Amino acid sequence: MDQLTIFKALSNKTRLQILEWLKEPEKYFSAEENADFEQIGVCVGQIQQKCGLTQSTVSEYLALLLHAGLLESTRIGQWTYYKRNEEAFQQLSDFIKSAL
Amino acid sequence: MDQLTIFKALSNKTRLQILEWLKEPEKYFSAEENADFEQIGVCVGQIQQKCGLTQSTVSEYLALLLHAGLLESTRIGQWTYYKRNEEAFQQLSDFIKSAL
DNA sequence: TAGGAATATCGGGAAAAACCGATATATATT
DNA sequence: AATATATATCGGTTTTTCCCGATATTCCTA
Repeated sequence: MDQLTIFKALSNKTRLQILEWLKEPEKYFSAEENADFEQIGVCVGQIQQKCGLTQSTVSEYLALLLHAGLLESTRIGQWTYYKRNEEAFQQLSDFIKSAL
Repeated sequence: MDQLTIFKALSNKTRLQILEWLKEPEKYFSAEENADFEQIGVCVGQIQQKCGLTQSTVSEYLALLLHAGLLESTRIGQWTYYKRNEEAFQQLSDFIKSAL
């Protein structure tokens, strides 16, 4: 867990927003064919639509959050699904409480 | 508490380092005349020396951490002392655990 | 195997952040 | 008042981040 990488990943309004949406996917995204939000997450296209940014930007943002360890991804067919890595948030919380 | 402001303040190696030092001032700073670390904190000059950056940069960094609510400051004579606002760290930890 | 759909990557222009040196301000001392 | 010390602020250069359009890659289907 690299704190600096994590804090940089969290230093953007859109990326914070994405994390909020992914906390309650069923609330913010419409259920689709394949979409089992709890298990596999939400695909890039659905997230992009809500962001209002271009596909390439959103793809990069998701890769960045993934690299920071805050998200997990699963590729199924031509879709990549992203969901939160709740353990990372727990660890971050604990780190701030005791070590930061 | 503005999360984005806080995360931006934490997105810098030197500023994270300063926060670590201020967690245990007696460990990292030499006691001076006026310095009651627990009560009033550490003055800018002492922090600057450990950073190895210029006075103006360190002063700006401290102002930034102050503005984010992570530090408190006290002016005594010609010195400004900075110390951690532990409540802010607690709140941030709680926020990440439950809301982020 | 050709074409389409979803996502990733690349190159770049604009905006923000990281620093710096110079200078301003505030306080203390003589 | 003049000088010295500690800190804050200002203006500017370099580096990083933001975000885009274009293109590449991967996988699916006809």
